[in-house]
Amino acid sequence: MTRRPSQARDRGIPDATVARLPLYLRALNGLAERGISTVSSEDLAVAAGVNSAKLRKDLSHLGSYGTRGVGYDVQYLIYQISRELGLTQDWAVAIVGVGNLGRALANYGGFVSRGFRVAALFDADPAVVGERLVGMAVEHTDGLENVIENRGVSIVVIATPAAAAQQVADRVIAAGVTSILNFAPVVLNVPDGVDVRKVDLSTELQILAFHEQRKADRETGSSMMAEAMDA
Amino acid sequence: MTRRPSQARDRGIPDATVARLPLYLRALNGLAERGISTVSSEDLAVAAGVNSAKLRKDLSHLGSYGTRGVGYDVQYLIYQISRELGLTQDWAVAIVGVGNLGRALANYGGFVSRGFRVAALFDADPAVVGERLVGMAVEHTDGLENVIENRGVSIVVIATPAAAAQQVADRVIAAGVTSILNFAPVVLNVPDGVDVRKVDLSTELQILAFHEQRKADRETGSSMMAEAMDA
DNA sequence: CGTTGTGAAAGTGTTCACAGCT
DNA sequence: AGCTGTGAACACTTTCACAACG
Repeated sequence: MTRRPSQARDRGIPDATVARLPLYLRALNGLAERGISTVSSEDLAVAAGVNSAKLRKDLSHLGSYGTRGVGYDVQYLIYQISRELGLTQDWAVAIVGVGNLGRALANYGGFVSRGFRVAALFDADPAVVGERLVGMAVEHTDGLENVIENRGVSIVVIATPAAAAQQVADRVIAAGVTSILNFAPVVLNVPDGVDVRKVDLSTELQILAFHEQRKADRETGSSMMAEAMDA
Repeated sequence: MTRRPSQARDRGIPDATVARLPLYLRALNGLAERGISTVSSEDLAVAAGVNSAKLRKDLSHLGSYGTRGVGYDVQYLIYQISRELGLTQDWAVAIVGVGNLGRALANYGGFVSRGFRVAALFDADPAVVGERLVGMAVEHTDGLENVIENRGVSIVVIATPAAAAQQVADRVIAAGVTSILNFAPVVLNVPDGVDVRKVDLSTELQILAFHEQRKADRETGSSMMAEAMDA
């Protein structure tokens, strides 16, 4: 099995680009709602909060979908990006852990725009099992493997306490899941071929604190420091 | 004013490194709890899920805190990283928007380990205002500016619906806030000097869907596609 | 004309591999 | 003897600037 680091030439869209496609898609949907049918890279870039050269290079990885001198057709670009992201099919998502966060996720905007469907909710707590949420009964984690296979769940969201997350991951991976979105503050150990994305509130706050501290330092006694550093 | 692109020599820690420090800190806290007092870059790297060369280079930006032939002192490194991240002081955080997500955030682990304190909760809905949550009454967003200034809030978490997010951002920035953690699915427009970090469920799911689709393509009819592509 | 698509340059991040220290 | 700290090589990403084209 040829295993180049990643990317390869075979239609490889850079990771940095993939991470921005959802952003463009949202900006395009906003334009479409306002009845705009054509957009230049400059205008779309502003709407998405990036610079226009980057946007053009990103889109060029998908193909040549623009018209020189004119711009991009909004609807057509929405379709192409959706297609590339795999949103033209519906993905069955299971949420494991129905605490505050799990509830928030389940309720979040009809789950999310298009492309995803909450197919199951799980919790280990018998007091929560049976509760109805977004038209769906919470099931006990005992049934995890069966339900995942029967309902074709391909993406699992882990919103359990940290202590339970690795065990949940092991079980859903054993059941065939290869995409996990992890909200628990632990590093999941997974085999090759399984994608994990992590969302971590405390990490984000700590990064903000770092920059905030920098800004504070710069205001008090900064010239002193600068001189000492220059020497 | 000399303005090298960014970084410069003046103590500039690369962004990529800053983003990993919280990870190392968590891994170190785990080791400390298990009574481990010294750790090698290799072991710490495994615990944090990165490779050891990267870990060593990251730590080298903070200073020379290891001992050759031995490793790093766990407590000392915890202190140095905490210091660098600005966690040796307490940051007052305000959460705006007390829906499902806001509640989840407010309840999340006593907010988060150390360094942060929920100083205010705001909502625009009179039905929610007055409700008590983590020992704190939800206040009306009318008082945003006053409360931020009086309680020294320096980080604001926006957990409102998309439509309200920009307006909230404008107001808290006018009140002096320069660090925002945004959970609303919009690109916030902010002036220079204000840091925004964005957490976005639907973006994360879309990125997973992209990779999931790739994996699926590779299993079915991949050779056919590859040939068509090569031509 | 105006705007895309893209080579080339610049900048940033990661990994290798080993000298240097304990 | 073992492990850190780091130059040098490599890989990836962003930005520039302009030729190509509708």
